[in-house]
Amino acid sequence: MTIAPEVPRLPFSSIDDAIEALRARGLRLSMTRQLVLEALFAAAGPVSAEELAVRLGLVPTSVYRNLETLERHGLLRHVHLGHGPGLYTLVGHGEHEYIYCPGCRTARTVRPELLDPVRSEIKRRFGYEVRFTHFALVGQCPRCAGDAAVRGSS
Amino acid sequence: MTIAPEVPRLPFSSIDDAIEALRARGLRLSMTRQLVLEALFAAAGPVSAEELAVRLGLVPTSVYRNLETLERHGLLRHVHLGHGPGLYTLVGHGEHEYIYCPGCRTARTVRPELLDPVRSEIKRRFGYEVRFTHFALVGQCPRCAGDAAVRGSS
DNA sequence: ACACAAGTGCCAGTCGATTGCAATTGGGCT
DNA sequence: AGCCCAATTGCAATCGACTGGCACTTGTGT
Repeated sequence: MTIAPEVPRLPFSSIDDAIEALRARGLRLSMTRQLVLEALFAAAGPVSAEELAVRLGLVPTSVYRNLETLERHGLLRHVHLGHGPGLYTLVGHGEHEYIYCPGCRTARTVRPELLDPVRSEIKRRFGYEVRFTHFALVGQCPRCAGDAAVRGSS
Repeated sequence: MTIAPEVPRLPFSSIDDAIEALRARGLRLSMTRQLVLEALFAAAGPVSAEELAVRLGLVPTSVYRNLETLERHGLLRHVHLGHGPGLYTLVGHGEHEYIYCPGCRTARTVRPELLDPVRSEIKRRFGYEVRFTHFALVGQCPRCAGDAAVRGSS
């Protein structure tokens, strides 16, 4: 899954913040756990469990379990761009929402505050407090719209 | 997956429209295909492939293949509310977009035109032509927000 | 009513994720 | 420093949602 990073990270001071949060929830810092956190901290974009397992030389099971635990405790989040595996990011570490174009199967990141007007519009009309952190926004990007127009008129 | 239908269907004149469209694309009307179309036409909300297979006494493979074909030819569409299988609907037959609350794991339907302002806001800001027909909007519903507030303050 | 591509059933395989269980280990407590 | 024991791990099996191969059947234009 290609992610076009669009804004600079808003980095956390360090991974120690995550570890502290983890301790605060009574979780242990196992070797695997530490590796997963470090990898997520270092990653340029959201990462799948399989990818982490391969990169870190761990069994997928353990990675899945760690991701699930850490997500349950609010340290992580996962997003689905098109079909395909969940992609994980540390909460509070360069967070984005995503717009995904099925045409070119590429996502672009959006700073959450840029979607606030959209959010409040939806809140006002429907009462729901939506986020695009679990499912990306899905729509044709300008470029693919252009291509379609060209193809259509030829 | 529970769907709370909120607006009356805007029915197609009949299933014959779908069959006509199918013919127009050079597709055959096999027994299986007809059953699938009828089931979708009669369904109160979007339906999974497995559900269709069971209800119609067909092998899943064939249902999946039909759904894929019909979707590729633009007669159907599938949506993902939370995690879980794709849920299919006939295009043009009581179409909705969806808002899904992960708290109560329930989706409500929204008439597409009600989301047009949201769409144009996103179009204006990001250039993307988004739809919530593939991924539902995800957010806490007012009711769950209320419950959370109650729990939080107790 | 025939020919033949489109469609079907069956079965095996894939992909992403989960579960049971015995073995290991982090980390609090002496 | 050593002990204890629940938390965590590895491995293998399993799951749900599909997908693909292949021989058989069926819809349809002629």
